[in-house]
Amino acid sequence: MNATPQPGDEAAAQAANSRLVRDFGLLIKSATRLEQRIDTELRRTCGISHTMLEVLIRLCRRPGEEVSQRDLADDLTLTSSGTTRLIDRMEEAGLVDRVPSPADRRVTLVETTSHGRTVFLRAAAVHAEVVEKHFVEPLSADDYQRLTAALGRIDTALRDDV
Amino acid sequence: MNATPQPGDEAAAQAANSRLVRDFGLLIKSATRLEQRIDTELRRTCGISHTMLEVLIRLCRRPGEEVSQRDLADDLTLTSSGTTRLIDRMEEAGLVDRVPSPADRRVTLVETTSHGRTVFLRAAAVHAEVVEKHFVEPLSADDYQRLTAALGRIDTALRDDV
DNA sequence: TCTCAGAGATTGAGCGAGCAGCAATTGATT
DNA sequence: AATCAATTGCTGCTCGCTCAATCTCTGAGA
Repeated sequence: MNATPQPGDEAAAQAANSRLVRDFGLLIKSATRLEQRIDTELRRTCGISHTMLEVLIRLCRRPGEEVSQRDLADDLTLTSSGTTRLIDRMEEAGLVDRVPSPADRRVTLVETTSHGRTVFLRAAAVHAEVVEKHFVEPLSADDYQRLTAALGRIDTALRDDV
Repeated sequence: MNATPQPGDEAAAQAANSRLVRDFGLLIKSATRLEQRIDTELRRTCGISHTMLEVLIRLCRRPGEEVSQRDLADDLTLTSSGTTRLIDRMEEAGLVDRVPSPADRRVTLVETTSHGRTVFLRAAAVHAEVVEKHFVEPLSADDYQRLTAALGRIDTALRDDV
């Protein structure tokens, strides 16, 4: 608190300290920290990234369902090129296989390998442990329920708007 | 729903459909989408990234306060090297200045330029607009209040744990 | 006073994602 | 049957961040 005051300081300080700015910063920071925590834990214990786990979750959700790279890109909020290279790495690691779609020769379907499912089960346990500890535990059951409901509304609003 | 069933499918499906996994996925997805939305809007209208805005927010919060790169790194959840290059770009863009600390010759203090404060005020308005629309509006006042309180608890829990 | 572990900032190498542009494929229109 | 816009996945390029190594500087203990 010793520098010489600059013109515009007060207005800037007011904007920087607004309620909205602080609250939103909190959301981003919490989510970032949580994701980083999970990512490093997954890399350490299972050798996969958080993004890869998200892919495995999507692929295992409905066994037998055909999932294309486009589906994955949409669900993970990635571009098609990002998805291409992500699946490249996962195929390289033996977690998934690429299978040409019988119905449409433009699309490639992605399937888990048995090794991918093994890794997934282990990773899901680690994931659950971290989430339980840092996401569920700090909240009361009621707060947790309300929080997830609120997030759901935000997400659908974002999706609808485009 | 036509592929041949694989061993381990049921266990994997159960893990992939667990309550915890879905809820946490929602948190990450909402935060990611929201941040992307703000980032592209800021780039379009003000020519800065969301991360740069976070820096400006931090620098303007308490006028006259000395803020080092290390402080910024901690507050933004970045590494020191990431911060170095971020400040490089912001200095290049004329948004901030680097000033050696008089008290400790290892540390570099970061200060906003008057141009930086001008851009900040404009960016803060854009920021507020997007946040208002996609974060505050979908929620009732009560839900919003509870949501931010819950995020605060999660954040402090994450910070304390290390 | 000297030493030395540790902190802050920087640099080089590498990774993961986006953007723009491409070829192959599809489905609808004429 | 021929054409053409739209879709899917892939590739070259760039950006922003991390990790590891390095340098300078600080502060505490022998």
